[in-house]
Amino acid sequence: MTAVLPHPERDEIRIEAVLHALADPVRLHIVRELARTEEGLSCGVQLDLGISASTLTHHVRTLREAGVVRVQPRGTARISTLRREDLDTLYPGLLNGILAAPR
Amino acid sequence: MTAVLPHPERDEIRIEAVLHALADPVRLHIVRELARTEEGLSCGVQLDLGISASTLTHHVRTLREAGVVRVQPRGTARISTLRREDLDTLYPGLLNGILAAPR
DNA sequence: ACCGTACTACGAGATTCATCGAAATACGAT
DNA sequence: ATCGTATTTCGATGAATCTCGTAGTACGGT
Repeated sequence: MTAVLPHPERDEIRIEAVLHALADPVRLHIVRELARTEEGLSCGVQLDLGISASTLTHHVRTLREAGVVRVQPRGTARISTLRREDLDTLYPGLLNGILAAPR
Repeated sequence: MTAVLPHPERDEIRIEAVLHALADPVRLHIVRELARTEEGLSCGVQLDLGISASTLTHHVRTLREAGVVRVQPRGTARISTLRREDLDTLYPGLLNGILAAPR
């Protein structure tokens, strides 16, 4: 199950990077959508975000490098999943609080 | 209890602005310190942040306009307090999660 | 082998933002 | 009134970053 793309270990995740990653509207939207699935999403295929492919890559990388999502290749696609357990352990309540935000 | 400086009402607080406000190291440090007091702090006097006064003003304004802190004049000082109740109501767990973050 | 799809890498442009110093304002104390 | 402290405002500067298009890579299917 080794990731091809570099991910921070749980103890390498920094709260500042997480907050910065979540502070962008596009990325927050991605996280909200990921929170609705267990299996993860190919953001480029399954989400219509109104941005270019290269911009999406940038955002997903920001989320991945911050430790918010885990990205796994499946065929030509990249499946992103929320790192719920890691985030809930490090920052209990944070994710739920954000997801509870009124639309 | 009307504030002299403009503050967003609870229902005007946007999660994106809150996250953006919290995503800066200086501002996060301020919030952490404020979380340790009930009465609030004059950030300029009681915190040594290693930044200029004008930069501090900028950060406190960002926190205030995002709805993270309430700022009240007391003499020549400005006392900042965390808007705990508002934030906990809007985003239950978010603040605690952030404050629980390992150093 | 070829094609199409999904994504990434690499600049580049435009905007945002953190920072500062200097000047100005507000208030309390003398 | 004057002074000192705390803070704000303004303008500038440099860094970060959001965005894109183009070109390239990777993989599955025909």
